[in-house]
Amino acid sequence: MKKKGTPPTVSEVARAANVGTTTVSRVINGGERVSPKTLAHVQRVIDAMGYRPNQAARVLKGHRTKTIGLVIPSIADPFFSSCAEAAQAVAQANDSLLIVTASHNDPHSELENLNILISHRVDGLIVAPANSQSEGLRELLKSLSLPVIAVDRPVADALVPSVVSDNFKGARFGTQHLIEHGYKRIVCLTGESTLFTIHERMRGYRAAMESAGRAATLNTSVKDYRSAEYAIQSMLSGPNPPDALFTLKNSTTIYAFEVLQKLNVSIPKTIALLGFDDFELASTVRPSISVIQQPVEEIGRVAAELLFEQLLGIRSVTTQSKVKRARLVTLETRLIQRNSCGCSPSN
Amino acid sequence: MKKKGTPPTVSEVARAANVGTTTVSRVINGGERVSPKTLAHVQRVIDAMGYRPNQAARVLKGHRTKTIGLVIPSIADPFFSSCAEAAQAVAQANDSLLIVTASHNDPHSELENLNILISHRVDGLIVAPANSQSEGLRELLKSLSLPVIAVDRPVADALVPSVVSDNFKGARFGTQHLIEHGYKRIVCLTGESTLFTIHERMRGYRAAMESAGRAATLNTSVKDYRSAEYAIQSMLSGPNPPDALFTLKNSTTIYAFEVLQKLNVSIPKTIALLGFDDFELASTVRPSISVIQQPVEEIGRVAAELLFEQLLGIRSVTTQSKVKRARLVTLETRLIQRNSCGCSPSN
DNA sequence: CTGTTAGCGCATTCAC
DNA sequence: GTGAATGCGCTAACAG
Repeated sequence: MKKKGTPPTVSEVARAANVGTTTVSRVINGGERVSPKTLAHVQRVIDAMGYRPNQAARVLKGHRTKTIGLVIPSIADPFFSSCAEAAQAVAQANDSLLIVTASHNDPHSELENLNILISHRVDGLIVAPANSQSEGLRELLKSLSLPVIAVDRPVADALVPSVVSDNFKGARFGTQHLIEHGYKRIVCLTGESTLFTIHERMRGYRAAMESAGRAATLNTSVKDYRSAEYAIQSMLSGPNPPDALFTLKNSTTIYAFEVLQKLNVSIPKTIALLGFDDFELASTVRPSISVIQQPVEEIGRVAAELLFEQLLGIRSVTTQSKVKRARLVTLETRLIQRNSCGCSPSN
Repeated sequence: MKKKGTPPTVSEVARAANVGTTTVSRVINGGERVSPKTLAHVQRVIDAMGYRPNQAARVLKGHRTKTIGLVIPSIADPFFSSCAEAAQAVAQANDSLLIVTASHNDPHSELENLNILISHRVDGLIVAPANSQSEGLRELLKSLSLPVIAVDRPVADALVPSVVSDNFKGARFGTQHLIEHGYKRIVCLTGESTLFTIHERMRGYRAAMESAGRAATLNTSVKDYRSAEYAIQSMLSGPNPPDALFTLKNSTTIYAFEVLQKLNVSIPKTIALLGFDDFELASTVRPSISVIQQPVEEIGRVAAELLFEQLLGIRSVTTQSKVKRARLVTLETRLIQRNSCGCSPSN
């Protein structure tokens, strides 16, 4: 247990224990075919020397690295950090480590990250593609021989299985909820974004409006507090002011909420508010904000489970084809009724 | 670029390119001592075959793994995910990968995580110790030959360099601020915790109160909304109700805020509120919540920088002793004046 | 400039 | 039950 320059190796342990390297190896790997006596002895020596098998050597012998890679836009983003947490838990349950890198939604950085991870011979990958269409990404994925799962945003042509929440249905349901509340002018604030998820939510909003015979009104200008203030103020002073706002992402929801507060617009009396994506204090602010909630942890968990399913059942044709069939796992969202939409939940 | 069972190796590339393995190796590693012509040729073959060096083999040759490990209580916790993001950025800048594991504040799980990371031969470690005193952890750290940095909570006896925010000074300053506002009965809600950070903050609160000749009143009972409600209600109906609350952690701040809202207690008129640790919506709620803000990203960044400093300058005696001298890096906190403490910031 | 070779630490034959 | 030898992919000596 002393501090040493180089970590001990099998042969060092073997020598110290007066056995062959094979025996030591067996002890580390479960102790099969070793007499209880020697096993105990070797184990003692191992502990005493603070020996830990060198994973790199195992890997070189053709074994798995017991690491999986996760490439997400940002680690600090609550959505992705929750995904990461869930994925890490699954990895741990599968005796594996999670390596996290941030792409910052930059396709180039994403590719670089992927290449490094592959160089490290991760057993599998989970990616939230910066750009679902990216040629570079698609090229890379096609050339890969290890399992990859996409999260949050599917890769074009379903090159890899994806786990996403049902943005379309969630947004449609949310819009319908606002319609049922009786709001006449429901405006959708998309927030600046070219992301797949936002597009799906826009589609959902449109679908609900259309099937209700309403005109869809989308505003894509909101990208910060100022633009939100401008947009909302313009609408309010315009000819046909909205009586409900459907915001498609967290930041937009928060900006809208702040602006409405600042302008002393009563929520939901004058304008109702419904946001897509839940956040920690949505229930704490007054009025509390109703949202469409995504199964965040579940996305991470399911993605990781799918990955390990492929990893472990790589030979089993049945398993593989089962996964193959499920190219796109769509997880349901939930409407969390709080006050800002006009609901009055009991708690 | 075709999907293959086994990734190509140096010798395969060498054969395909009609050169020796050394040449290929040289090309991968910067292309020194290789004629421009062969370099270009080999590079072409490498690209064509989709060759990527196997890190494991490099490691076996005695090189760094270019990975660092991060052990934190939770990846989903905003504080630690921000740390992680910053650390990852530094790792990336140093051409390294970040492996994240969650200890859930369980010393046993923490030790296991550390052992696995060491087994994977990470070059260095950043740890937020679940328990600063843990014998197991201290034993392990002592036996280690790789650099370790503690964050958020130092390890007992300064066995390893630590990067923490100045919880003591921050809390003292916050309390002083409340005192200067003229509040007479400032109660400190610690929240249930045995953590180092909370203790430091308690010390800070006490120090400020004492030097102002006030009696310190600490309440350690708050652990969820219900207990917060009970505690606050009791105080309010008691003989000497507080006119200011100093909450020592995020969740406690939020519980207290919710309770005060629910009870229709005017903030800061009837009771002022100051929290330790900032959170996303502290500025959005009404009234906005004043807080002592920790330099979250900086903690992660500095820790990682220190780590790489040790990693790179491991031979340089000067560098090493410099780090050795700075066993404890204490980062300053800031008071963010918002409304809940009685301030009226312009924005 | 370029190629040959040895060996990193380990699991795995195959003997004993 | 046990051990000696081999090779995983790569880089660093050392020759040419």
